[in-house]
Amino acid sequence: MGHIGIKDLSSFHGALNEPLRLRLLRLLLERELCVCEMMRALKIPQYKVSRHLGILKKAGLVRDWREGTWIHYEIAPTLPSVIKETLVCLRSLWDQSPLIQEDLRGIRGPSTRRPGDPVVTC
Amino acid sequence: MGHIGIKDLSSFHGALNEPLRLRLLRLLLERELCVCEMMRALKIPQYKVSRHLGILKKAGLVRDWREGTWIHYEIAPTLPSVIKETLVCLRSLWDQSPLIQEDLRGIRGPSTRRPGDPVVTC
DNA sequence: TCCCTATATGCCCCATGTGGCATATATTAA
DNA sequence: TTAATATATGCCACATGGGGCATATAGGGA
Repeated sequence: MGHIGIKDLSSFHGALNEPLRLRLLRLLLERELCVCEMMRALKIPQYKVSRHLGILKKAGLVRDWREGTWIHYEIAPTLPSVIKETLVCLRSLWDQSPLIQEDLRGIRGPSTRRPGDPVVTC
Repeated sequence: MGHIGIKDLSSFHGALNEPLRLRLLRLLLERELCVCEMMRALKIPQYKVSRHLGILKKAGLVRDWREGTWIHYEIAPTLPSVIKETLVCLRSLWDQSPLIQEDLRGIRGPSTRRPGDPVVTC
């Protein structure tokens, strides 16, 4: 692993600087999710979710893949371990927030759908 | 300790969103410093240091006190322990940056001055 | 092919934040 | 009082970034 530039750090902290992105990232620390699940959990319009996920993606923090009409997002598995450890640490801080806890209740329990199941509603 | 609102988290991450503030905070994690020491270590104009320290102060991350013409800054001792632990964790991440390492070399060794010594140059 | 659902994005307005300079304030010494 | 050092801040121009709406794109089913 090479060095991490101040530019990378800026990119990292910039990504976390937005309340919505922070909440999205926290959800993804729980498990992989599709856009519409995050919409419902955070009760925010679709274009916001897409927009901010796009920013997280550009910062290299998440990756996405398509399954039918759904786009799934997850924490990027290729993330440097330093970053991963930092996220785990930040999670403890974020979880002090009642709003974060409420968000998490919105995705409790594993997805009822399995890969291969027909795509019905989201 | 009560809850931490999403507003507090935003304030926290907002404070870290600026490269200069991040570097200042990293220096202060090492030890208490006065403004002119930070100016020299980071090689940046005085008004920037003051400005950004002011923002860190408003975010509650640092506190200051006067000693003669100097203003000393340090990590706020009253900071919630969750925040303190987070800062320690973030330090590991930040220290991966060569620029951060270079900044630290600028303040190596304890201050040569002792409280009570005459204020000469900074 | 047409339609519906799911997702992404272009565009414009506005709020926030920073750079940079000049200046104000505070403290100490002469 | 005057000067010098150390620090804070008001002001303005500019860049960045999010809100919000409309629209584009893509996949699946009838």
